[in-house]
Amino acid sequence: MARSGPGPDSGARVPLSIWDLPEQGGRGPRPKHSRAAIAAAAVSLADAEGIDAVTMRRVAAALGMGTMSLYNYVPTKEHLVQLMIDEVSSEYRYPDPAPPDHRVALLDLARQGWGITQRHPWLPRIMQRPPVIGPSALRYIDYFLGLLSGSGLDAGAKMELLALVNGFAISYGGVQAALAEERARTGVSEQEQAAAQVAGLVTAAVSGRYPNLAAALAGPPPPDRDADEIFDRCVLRLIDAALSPPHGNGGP
Amino acid sequence: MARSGPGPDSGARVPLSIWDLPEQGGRGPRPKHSRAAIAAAAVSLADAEGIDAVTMRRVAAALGMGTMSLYNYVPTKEHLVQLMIDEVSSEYRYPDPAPPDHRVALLDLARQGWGITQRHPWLPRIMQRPPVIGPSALRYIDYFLGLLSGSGLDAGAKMELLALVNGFAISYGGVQAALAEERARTGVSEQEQAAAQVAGLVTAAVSGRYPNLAAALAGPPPPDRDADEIFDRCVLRLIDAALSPPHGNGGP
DNA sequence: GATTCACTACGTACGCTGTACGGTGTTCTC
DNA sequence: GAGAACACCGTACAGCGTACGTAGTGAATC
Repeated sequence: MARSGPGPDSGARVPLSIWDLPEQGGRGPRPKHSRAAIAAAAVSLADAEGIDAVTMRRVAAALGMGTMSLYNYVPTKEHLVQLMIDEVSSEYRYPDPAPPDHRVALLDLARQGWGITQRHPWLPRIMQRPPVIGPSALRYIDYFLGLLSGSGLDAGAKMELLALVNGFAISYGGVQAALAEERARTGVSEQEQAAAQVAGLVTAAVSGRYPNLAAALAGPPPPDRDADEIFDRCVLRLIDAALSPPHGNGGP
Repeated sequence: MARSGPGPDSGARVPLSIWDLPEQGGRGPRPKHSRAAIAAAAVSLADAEGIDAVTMRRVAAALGMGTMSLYNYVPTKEHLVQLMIDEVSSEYRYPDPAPPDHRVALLDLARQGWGITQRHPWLPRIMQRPPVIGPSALRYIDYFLGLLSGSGLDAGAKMELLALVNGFAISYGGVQAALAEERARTGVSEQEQAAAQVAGLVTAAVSGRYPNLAAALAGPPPPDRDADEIFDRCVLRLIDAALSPPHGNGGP
């Protein structure tokens, strides 16, 4: 039997992307809320109490609506997550005109990405799913491609670099976020945490089963580097590697 | 009041890492199962039915035990996940002696990592959490460091390269896995999926709001590349960038 | 050998989740 | 005005992680 109720699925296919769904149809009462408002509410809830606090009930309550009313705006929670990702993606700022130096401009973009993951530590955890590209992500892609317009790279190579830089920023941000979360939960300081990590490696090394690890720990301690330094250096390496011709020929 | 029951937490702190917990204490009946068996059961369940099928109830049932008995082996589900990660990490093979060429050896390792994410597509989703290093991960780190022993890099730089290569392999594998999952769910072919992605970009491009995207799509189509090719090239770039001296000096 | 008690095993129950369903009231198009 | 489309939402359900309590087992201690 055909249904007509408000349920999310109604027997019909629910589109993969939230942006394949019109924000409002013509008929019926005007919705009281906008997608933007819903996304903002979910994001600030995640910022304040962590991603696990983002439940349909809590988001609906934050917006002053009943739980099931949220399903009028979003067919499943997955689509709400898409809105959240695009919401924080809108935080990128695109200087116009762009800095003349490719490397500087790209590094700035990567740093912004890392900044976003620091403001929204739950983001990396959320990003590991089918990539649905929203308007803000498109804006980002467009700007990124623009920065590389004079580089001589073909479109595929540009997209590769984008994936490379983003993949690194996400994964780097994810580790940092996880460490910060652990710090917040357990109350240990950053130094104590680092010491504990090293101590763990050391106990492993003294077992004798990991000779190379032991050798690395026995060698001269590398100069102190902070997270920003490491981040910048890695990203610049990625950029330089993409912009310069390959070294030798490929693998075997 | 002090408890003595079997509950997971007993009011006492539960250690962050499962390997900080002895596998079995001296007293009482011998446990019927091993951590390895539990990890294997959870992994094959995830392989067969996806990560969402890995619930305490299902894993316990697969092992022929009551749900709560699982908590004798693992204080929380989080610790079960740690076991799963280390279980699949044990799939790495470390040729002895290692190939003489750094680049080849490192590329092989990265390819193995990607292979693992293809056999266990749920892995990338799981990895985004506080990094808890198990014995198999230690083995991997040790081997990786060994490959770089003659490189002249200091310990910190070696770890950076490890993070860079792993971060890329995970993030690349994650995207591929998500796409494959979507394919399995919706039944579309790989070509259709790619076409749909491009079509989405094209509709965005014709809106006029994304000029650089339009330009990239209008340009000559890049030569077809398959996923392996892209993967190898990206990883080699990472390796070469790390092994060669930096290009210019850093950012601003 | 008897006692102790750490340990495994597990049934029951609680609070929470995402969301299916059906009903009611509002506002649009005809 | 009629009827359809839509917003709103209370109730309900299956499934989740896991707290708690109890029963039984067997190595360590006496």
